[in-house]
Amino acid sequence: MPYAEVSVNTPASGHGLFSYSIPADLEVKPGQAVWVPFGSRLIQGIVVSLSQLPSVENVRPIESIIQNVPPLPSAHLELAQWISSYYSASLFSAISLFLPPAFERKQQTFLKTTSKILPGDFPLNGDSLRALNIIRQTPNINLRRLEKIMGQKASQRALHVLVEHGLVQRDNEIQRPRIQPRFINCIRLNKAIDADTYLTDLRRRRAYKQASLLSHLKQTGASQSVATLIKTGFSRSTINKLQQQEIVISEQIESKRDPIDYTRICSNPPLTLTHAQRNAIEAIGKSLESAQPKVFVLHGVTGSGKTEVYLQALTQAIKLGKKGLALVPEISLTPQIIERFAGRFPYRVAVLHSHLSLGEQYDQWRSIQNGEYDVVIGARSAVFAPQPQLGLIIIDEEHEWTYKQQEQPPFYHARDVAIKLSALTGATVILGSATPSMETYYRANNEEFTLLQLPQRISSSHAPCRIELVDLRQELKEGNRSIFSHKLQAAIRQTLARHEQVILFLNRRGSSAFIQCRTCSLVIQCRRCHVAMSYHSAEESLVCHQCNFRQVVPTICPHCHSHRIKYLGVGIQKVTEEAAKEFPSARILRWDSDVTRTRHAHEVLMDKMKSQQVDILIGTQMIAKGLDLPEVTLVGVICADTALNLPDIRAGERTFQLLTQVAGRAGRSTKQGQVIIQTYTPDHYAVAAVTEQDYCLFYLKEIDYRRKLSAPPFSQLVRLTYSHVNESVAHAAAENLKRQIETYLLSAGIVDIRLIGPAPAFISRLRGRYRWQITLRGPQPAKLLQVLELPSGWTADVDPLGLN
DNA sequence: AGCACGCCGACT
DNA sequence: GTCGGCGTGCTC
Repeated sequence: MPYAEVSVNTPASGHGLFSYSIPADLEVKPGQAVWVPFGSRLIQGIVVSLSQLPSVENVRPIESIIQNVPPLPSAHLELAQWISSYYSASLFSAISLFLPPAFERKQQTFLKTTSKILPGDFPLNGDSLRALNIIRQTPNINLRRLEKIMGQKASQRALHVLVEHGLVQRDNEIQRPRIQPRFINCIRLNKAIDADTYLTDLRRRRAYKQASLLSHLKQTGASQSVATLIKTGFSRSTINKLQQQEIVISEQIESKRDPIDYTRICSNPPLTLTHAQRNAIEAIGKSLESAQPKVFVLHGVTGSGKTEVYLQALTQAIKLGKKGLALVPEISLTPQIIERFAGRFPYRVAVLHSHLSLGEQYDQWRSIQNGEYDVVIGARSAVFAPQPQLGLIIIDEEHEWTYKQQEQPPFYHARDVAIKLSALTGATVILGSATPSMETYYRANNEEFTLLQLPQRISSSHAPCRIELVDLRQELKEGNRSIFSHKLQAAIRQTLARHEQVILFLNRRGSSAFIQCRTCSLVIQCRRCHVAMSYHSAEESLVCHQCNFRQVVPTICPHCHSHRIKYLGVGIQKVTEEAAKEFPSARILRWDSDVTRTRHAHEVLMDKMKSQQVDILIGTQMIAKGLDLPEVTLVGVICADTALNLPDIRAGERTFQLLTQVAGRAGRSTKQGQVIIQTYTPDHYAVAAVTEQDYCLFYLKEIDYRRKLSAPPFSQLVRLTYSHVNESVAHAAAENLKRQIETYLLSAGIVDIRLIGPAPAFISRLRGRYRWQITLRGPQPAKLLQVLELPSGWTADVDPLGLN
């Protein structure tokens, strides 16, 4: 097979492959990383397949193999192709998810003047002269630097002239690797000599320091780092002397950067299992051994011992000679959870997440690839870890939205990628959650997935948690205009008096502006989309962010004709101020994204809470997750409705998940926990189901609602977004694409795809650009993207989550 | 990301 | 007619 089909690292490559011939002296297989000529430069590519015939007439040869990058396993190559086609992203962007950290390197252009002498009357314009002078002064200047100094356009123009006349020469050089293995300078005994002879010899020469170093090395046997030897008291010159006599030999030994500090980790022996846990592990064990591995949904309330099931399932996989992969939401990837895994499998656990240094990521990646770890634990992107012999994939808190990549294409969902990966590798999957996503539970109900239930909290000493609702409309009627209801105020006072801690929870998008009637609690919704309409203060109007339906703000409630209809929304700032006023002696800590930027903020917060330096913690989503704080006995939810009234089809699901999680924060110890949820809509099923602590009740109502609206999981969504600095250009582009798609649907006779919008995106302006979007809904609207190429500037998000 | 090509307006 | 700016499309 003399030709290779290569996916290349260039934005223009799209889904296409480029054919290259394989030089006789290179051994190239699918998955191999290569340097290939592309236009006037060299770029990186991955060989996807080999062929007898190239797809075009003129092919150029592969330049070289990229050293130290192992070929992609075929399952990963296939998974990348699936991601590219399912999420409608370029093949290389999908492949690069599987490549080692800091893989990407580009060719850079450097400039220097030639020896050619410029005739005195040579016509050069100002820019060219300026560029020439800069290059003369700083030979081998990077093109990027010149562009920064002169501006991109001006320098390009100037360079064109200078190169054409042979005054300036361009040199291309490949960027050196950003990260490399770390080596430590070590010495060891020369095996060719007899140490004892030299020892007596040294002593005879009264070289006692050298003798002592020699005997130290002889005792320890292994290589010793020069740095540690110096720290233990041997001097530089002693080491050098032994080296000169060739009694010891210096060598460079790689030292892997390991993010887990085992000096801090205690062993974590297996716990006794409950009946339900044992059943779960038995079922998982059977799947691990079978040729037809399953996808399990592990549905268990907070504190029901899901993590122990994960750990023992991993133990089983390891016994069978297989390895595991555990994904947890980025926010739960705390030292505590890592310690739990590392304590169970000492020195057999790798960690992968974006907060590690590049060096740590790089070393972990290579060690994983070498098969050195039984378990990889990590955030979303760890699903792409090169873990060999994969037997078990665990997705903890499967419903979490952070598993969906939102920042840049491919907009993949790690859970769905994991399920596809398991189909390709034969690995068993566990999707764990207290509040499974609708998609997942629906598939479990259809017996596509296998449901495992952990219905009870493990420790019976945990007192059951009391969850109460407060109807804010009633409070208003009684004349209480404070953001704290009478009940919540009283409960906070009592808790503070007992020297226990309070968490006040607030939805982050507190500023999400919706209009609500304070008498009958009606929220103005879009007639067509059944999502809350957003209040735009600038134009005093309501806008639907799905279909762009607009209306003026009503002054009278359309349902009960009350005049008390208005904008609602409380920010974390406001709650903090009010709490300080209401409870002046309490020590209050605000916990939002502004405070949490720093690396150890999370640990600092935990310490402050655990050592009781804080009485009231006020925060957003973040405090809902994974905090195990025994002294917190009261959780107050300021307003449950903010999440409920986001203009999103999943607002109800999101509210239920959030409130359930928040409620789980109270009563983590033997003390009685109390949760007070303030709401204007106590009758909404999502809120009511939380007080009943009944997932199934919620699921049945919600799935019914989804079915009625033909929303996921009964259909698929694709969100197309366009952004432009000029608002009317963005709007026009959206209208244009809408017409284009409608025409296509009509001509192709497709009737099962609905086009919704165009409408301004929920975040209608981002980084100075106006954003418009179109939503497609149907059984498989993503298929449309395979035949209909999107105009440039558009991005497609398949299975979008939330608002953006 | 870079380079060629071709269109169009400003000038000889 | 000619030069050069700028948008567009291609690179195996």
